[in-house]
Amino acid sequence: MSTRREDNRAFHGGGHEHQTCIEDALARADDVCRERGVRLTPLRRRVLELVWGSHRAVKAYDLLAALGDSVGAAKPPTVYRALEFLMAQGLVHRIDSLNAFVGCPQPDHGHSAQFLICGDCGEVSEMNAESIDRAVADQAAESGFALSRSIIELHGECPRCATLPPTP
Amino acid sequence: MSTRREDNRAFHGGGHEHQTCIEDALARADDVCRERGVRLTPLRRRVLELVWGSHRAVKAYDLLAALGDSVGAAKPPTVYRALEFLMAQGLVHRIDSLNAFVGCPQPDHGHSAQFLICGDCGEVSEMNAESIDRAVADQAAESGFALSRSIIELHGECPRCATLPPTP
DNA sequence: TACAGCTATGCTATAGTGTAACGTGTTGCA
DNA sequence: TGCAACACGTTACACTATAGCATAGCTGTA
Repeated sequence: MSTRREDNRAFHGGGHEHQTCIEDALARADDVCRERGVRLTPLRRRVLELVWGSHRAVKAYDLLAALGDSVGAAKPPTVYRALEFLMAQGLVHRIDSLNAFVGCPQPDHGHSAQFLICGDCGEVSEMNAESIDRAVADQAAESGFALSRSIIELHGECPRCATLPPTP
Repeated sequence: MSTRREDNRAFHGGGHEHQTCIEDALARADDVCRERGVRLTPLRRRVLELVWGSHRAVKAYDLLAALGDSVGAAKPPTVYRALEFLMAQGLVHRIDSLNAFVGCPQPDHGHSAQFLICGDCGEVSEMNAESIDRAVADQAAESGFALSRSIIELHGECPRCATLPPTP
């Protein structure tokens, strides 16, 4: 197993394009929540911004630390409650195999997703592959199992890391 | 969500048939380890027996408590090391979405498995569906992603629980 | 405005999960 | 026997998550 290419800073910006992309996504999140009659409060919005600000999965206690910097020392229940809300709205997903959270690009898509997790750079990308969904649904049905939630987390190496020379 | 049908005892025997079934499986585990030149020590064997003794996923600290009863107070590293060994040999799997462990019926099968997890009775059953493997491999390849480990955990209701009347 | 009901957040404490680091015994083998 | 590797014991601690109760703020109604 190669060593991780990036440092441990979960919140590394990502440049100007990424910033405006986040702004847009946050604006869409505002809309979605307004339509649903739920409140994307400043705290929740800030947590969402932090999660979306990283292409890596973000740990709850890293969020906690990041919030502490800006708002005063936040406590664990604060961030877990915000995450719970955001997950209920489909704005973030939990990655069970990492005990961490990633933003969801399509909050309004009532989907079951699959995640590609690079063990090298840590980037997590979401797929919505119908073929996987179908295979899973078929197999569950064949076992007489009433499926309610699929957790599909695929670990490996992303294309970018694969083309880079191995770390020494 | 309905309430759990079973109590919290992870180790509920399972009757005579199940016992002899476990004996056989342990004997096979002995063989597998001997062939591989690794040692299924009494401690590891005991942990394996406890994991296999339940159709539910078993928590590390429940194993710890169960060991404590019989061998003297075991400490967390003890059980985690045993589980690490057993996982390396493919004798148990970790269920990330439960922070728990299940026995693997086919230790010699170098497989990637899928798990059906009943949210009602807690039973976990393992599938080895080639169709799911293929769909996952295809999609990963299409993304240029080099797959190394697939985590597929399917939550829902097992056939037995579905046919029982709903708990009041 | 005053009030009631609800939601969101603050806060303390604690439960639950997992590992680092080091020491000791055990096993297998030259 | 002595060595090297492995297994296990032990302490301490880091990380992850939630229960339970208090406080603040919003929302609708009379």
